[in-house]
Order: sequence, then C-alpha cells, then structure tokens
Amino acid sequence: MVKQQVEREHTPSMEDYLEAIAMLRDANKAVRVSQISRRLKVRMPSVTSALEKLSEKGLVVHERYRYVELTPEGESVAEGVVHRHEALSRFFTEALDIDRKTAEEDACKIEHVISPLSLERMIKFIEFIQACPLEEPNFPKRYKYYLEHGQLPEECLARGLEKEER
Amino acid sequence: MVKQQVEREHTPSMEDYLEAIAMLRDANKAVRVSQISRRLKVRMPSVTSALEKLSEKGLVVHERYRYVELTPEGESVAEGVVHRHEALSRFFTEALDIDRKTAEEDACKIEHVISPLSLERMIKFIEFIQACPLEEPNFPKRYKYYLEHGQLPEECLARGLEKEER
DNA sequence: CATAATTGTTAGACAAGGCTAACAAATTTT
DNA sequence: AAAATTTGTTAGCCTTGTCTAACAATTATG
Repeated sequence: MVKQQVEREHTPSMEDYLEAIAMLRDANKAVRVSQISRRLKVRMPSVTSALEKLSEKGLVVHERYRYVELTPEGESVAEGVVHRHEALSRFFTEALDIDRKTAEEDACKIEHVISPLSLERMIKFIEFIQACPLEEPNFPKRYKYYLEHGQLPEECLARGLEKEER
Repeated sequence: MVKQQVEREHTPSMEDYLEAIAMLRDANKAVRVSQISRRLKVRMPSVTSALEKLSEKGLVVHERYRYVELTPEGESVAEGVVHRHEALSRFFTEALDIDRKTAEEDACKIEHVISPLSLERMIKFIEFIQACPLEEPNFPKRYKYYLEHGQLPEECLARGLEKEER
C-alpha cells in the first residue's frame, strides 16, 4: 500500500463510525453508544472515545449519556461513505454476481480506500450493462453462464467459429 | 469496516513489506533496507523494525546490515499478494479502462482487503470479456464508447429500437 | 588506507484504535 | 421509591506502525 498523494480526510475507523450512525438513524433505531457498539462489533469504551474525536472535528454532537447526532458536515461525510458502500455492493452483486454477504463485506473494506475514479467507473459500468439492450442473452447473463459452466456460452463459440471459417 | 469472520493472517503493512521485497528481487535490485524504504516511502527504522517482526514469523531472513531474503513461506505469502495486486490492476485497466497510475494505487490498497471470491470473479470477468468473440465492436469497446460519449453506442440504440418496433 | 559518505540500527516518542476493570448515570422492575 | 439492570464513562493498558535523533557499521573516495 504505497502512500497515495492525496491524504484521506478521515480514517477508515472514523468513517465506519459515521456510516454506522447514519445507518442506524435511517433505520429509525436510537442512535446510542450501545447500538453503535453492537453494529460495529467494538466495545462501548471504543465508541465513547471515537465519538469524542468526532465531536472535536465537528462531525457529531454527543452529550454525555445521550443520543448521538450528525452535524451537517458529519452528515455529508457519512453520505459519501454510504454512497461508496452502495455503489460497491451493487457492483459486486450485479456486475460480478457475488453473493450479498461477501459483497457487503468487501464493500465495507473497499469503501475506505477506493479512488473516486474507480468508483465512478464501476457505477458507469453498471449503468452501461443495464442500459445497453444489445444481445440476448445479454452480457450479465452470458457472464453468469461462463461462471456456472466454466466455458463460453454457445453463441460466443458459434460466432467465433463463423469468423474462423471465413 | 465491520470485522470479518476470518482473521487475515498478516497485516496490510506486513503484506506490503513482503510484496516490496519480492518485487525488488524480481527487478534484480538489491534487496536492502534502503531500497525497501524508498519503495514503500517509509523511513529506514520502520523497515528495520518490520523486518524484525517478519523474521520472528519466519517470513524473511535478515542478518544485520545485510541483504534481505524471503523464506519459502514468506515467498508464498508474497506471491499471493503480488497475484492479487496484478489481478486487480488488470481488472481496473482492462475491464474499467482506468489509467495505470490510479489502477496501481487502488490495487495497492484493495489487495489487502478483497475476498478470494471477488478476486476470482474479477479474474473470470477479464477472461470472459477477452475470450468471448461475440460482437463487433466488442464489450470493452462499447463500454469505452459509453465512457467517452456519455451515451450508448449506435448499435445498442439501434437494436433497442428494433425490439420496440416489433 | 584514512576519511567521507552512505547505509543500517537503536532508543525512545507518539498517534490511532482497540481492550478490560471499575465506577457512575439512567432506566426499568418490583 | 428502592433495588436491580442496563447503559455509558473514565482510567489505564496494549499493539501496531510510524517517526526523529543519535550512533554504528559498511562502502566508496581521495
């Protein structure tokens, strides 16, 4: 992992906390230390100390023993993380046909390190394979066939032969 | 980054050191502390202390002030990292049409966290788009067209219309 | 070959981010 | 409302992985 030129604004850990807070809130769950702790599988003191850091950076509001809220800035950081997470998760499931669990796990890791360009391209990639109506069975289907059978589907081989016959 | 069930054997940092050592050696450069330091952009004392840890784990051989070598086990770990790196880098450049620099940077990060399944699928994906001779311009070309022009290439639209006309 | 330059190591500091144990506040139960 | 339970905090420790400063070994140079 050679150092990249642009330093990330927030650490993976801090991004995880922000993401968890946003997701708990969106799921209408009380955003409390215990909930965050459960979701991230860390102990409560870790949450308390993370919230302190996030407070100092102006990303969350947290009064002792009370609920947690995102500031507008924290909100926008969280939004970015969630957006990356979802794009990655969709890419893994829809483009690569990966099971949801693995897709989620990988998205959780990669969301902290992927470049904006690569992310954008994955999004464009999904758009493209969904928008292009060419061919039947279409691209994802043929790809899945290849995954399942270990060899190219009929129509690929057939066309390939055609060419060679010429 | 919710904790995954399977603990990684080695930390990203340790993987980076092993990868760097393997790559320096493959480039026929002397594998020395200074070289590793330059390549990973860390100071020499960091390298020294990393090598000490890797020694303890039986992954490298390093006598004070001397060259560094991988043990067979270190070799096989390094091989895995390099393999992941290359697969990712290829996927980014060949499937997503990302510039080499960005592809390399992303590969350097993601190589430490991606699941075996996702990696395998990316490899299969490249195999597939390269092996399937169907369509002209082929999949990657149409995708690139979409990237450059922001809209689907002619033949996608044409075929789409055909269908609607039926 | 003696000195200079380079390379490598040691010692020690520090930040991040986890943990446990002990205690305190808040909430629930009886 | 008092006691019990749950939730949250504090204090302090630990590991990883960096760094700088100072020193030591090695290698190159005049």
